[in-house]
Amino acid sequence: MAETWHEELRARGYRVTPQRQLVLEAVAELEHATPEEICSRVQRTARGVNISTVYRTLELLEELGLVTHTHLGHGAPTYHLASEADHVHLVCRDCDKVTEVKPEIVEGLVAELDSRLGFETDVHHLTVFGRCSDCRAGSA
Amino acid sequence: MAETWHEELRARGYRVTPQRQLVLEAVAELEHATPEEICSRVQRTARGVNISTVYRTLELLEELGLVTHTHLGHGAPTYHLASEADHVHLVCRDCDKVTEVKPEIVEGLVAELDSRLGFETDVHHLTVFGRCSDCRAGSA
DNA sequence: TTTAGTGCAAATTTTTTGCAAAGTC
DNA sequence: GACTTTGCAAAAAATTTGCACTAAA
Repeated sequence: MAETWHEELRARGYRVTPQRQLVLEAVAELEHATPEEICSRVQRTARGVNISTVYRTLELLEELGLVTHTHLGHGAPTYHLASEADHVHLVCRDCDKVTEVKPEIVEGLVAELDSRLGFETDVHHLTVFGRCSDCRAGSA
Repeated sequence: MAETWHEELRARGYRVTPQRQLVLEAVAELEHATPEEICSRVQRTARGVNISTVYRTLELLEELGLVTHTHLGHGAPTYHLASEADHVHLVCRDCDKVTEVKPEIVEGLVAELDSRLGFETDVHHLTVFGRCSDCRAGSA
């Protein structure tokens, strides 16, 4: 997992900057973080990094395919590494708990969408809303 | 499709107002509309309905289980009737096209999430991101 | 040096809130 | 009449943009 993306950046005429490295690191560490959270994390290392830089960087990293984002709830989107994102999110609409499950569970669906509709599923973005077992047990 | 929800509202101590009816109708007609779009639609009938009322009403209708929302892209969420929402959204990340598919295609997944994890899937909220057949054919 | 990236502050956009007036029950 | 809901305006979030300055190549 060397800095192959540095080449990728340069090849496209972009530049490698400390801010971009820090944002990518923060995304990797935090796993499901909003732009705001990423910004705070980055600022623990480099005080002067601006929120607008975080937004611009996330957009760039997403365009490069290094990170992806998901909407886990009402609020701000959350970002994570594309390469590490091999899991599906289950979001409980009652307690807001987020559970990660292995992508195997959607293999069948992915295969069907491909064969029946020619749709190539991006598992990194897959979020399933519903109610978790705890909340089902708790209420009606 | 009578006004059974009127009873529901009153039973919970809420009131039936023209605004609430209009918002619910707009959600039903527009199918995948943002709060802003719903507001515009409602204002074609009643000029004075405020955007903040739309937000408050959507929140209420969602709490009652009459409508649900999904994030189909980066921007604002889109709302639709819970009862009519029996379909899964496929969103192409290249051309942003949204395709609706029958919920049968996720039956297997739903069953597995239930039996293996006790998770009750809300199919109304299910959105799958990826690339549509057109875009796959078009590029690499 | 040349061109891209950053910080900053201000502008947008999206959503929420306080409160007096109006409406429902 | 009692209590909820609305409209309006202002506040709070969330995101984007313009621009002079800094930094990567």
